[in-house]
Amino acid sequence: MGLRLTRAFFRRDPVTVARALLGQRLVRVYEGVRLAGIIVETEAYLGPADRAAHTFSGRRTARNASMWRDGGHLYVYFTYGMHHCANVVAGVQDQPVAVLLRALEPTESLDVMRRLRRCTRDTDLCSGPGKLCQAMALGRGDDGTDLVTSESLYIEQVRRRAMSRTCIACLPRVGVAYAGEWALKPLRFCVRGSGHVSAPRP
DNA sequence: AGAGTGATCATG
DNA sequence: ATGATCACTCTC
Repeated sequence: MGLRLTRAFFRRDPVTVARALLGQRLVRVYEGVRLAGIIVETEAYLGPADRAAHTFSGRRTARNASMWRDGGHLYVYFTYGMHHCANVVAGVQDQPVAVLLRALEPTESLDVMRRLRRCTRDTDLCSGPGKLCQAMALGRGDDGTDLVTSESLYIEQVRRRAMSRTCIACLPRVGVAYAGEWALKPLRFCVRGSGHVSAPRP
């Protein structure tokens, strides 16, 4: 068991949070079992100015309501008729910025994760935002969870400082080609050398 | 490279 | 009401 990330950690700009989340441990208590993995890939979504963000131009809808909450909440949405994606809200209340959790290196209860997904290789268990949610049993019901206070969903501090810049690959975000110039900005962050990041690999 | 799948959202 | 879209994944 480790120290949990505090409110102050999340109340920062999304790029800083996206980088600082790398190497930390996402924990989910599912049916009394601890599922966990080290975060190895994130993407930052910058809010109203960011054409790729759900809150582009200040959009505020039933779906993205959680993105407007205080830093440290979870924003989970459903897409493509079958997948969920989980985001950590950054910034402060009414600053609709977030960090998409794209990949984990699974570390605890891999047997349960294999059951929740298919019987796949360990490197396929959490190597994508939809896969990660499936393996960690995250769904719309987890939307709005406060990671700072929840007993069943939180992030444990593994490292006190962000990983060194040389350990982090910065790439364009995945699946946002429609966003024009915003599609090209290097807002995707991967742990260099990790075999657990999603495709396209760095 | 294409299919699958249905909630979500902007239109009207 | 309705139709287009989609921060994806799997299989070919």
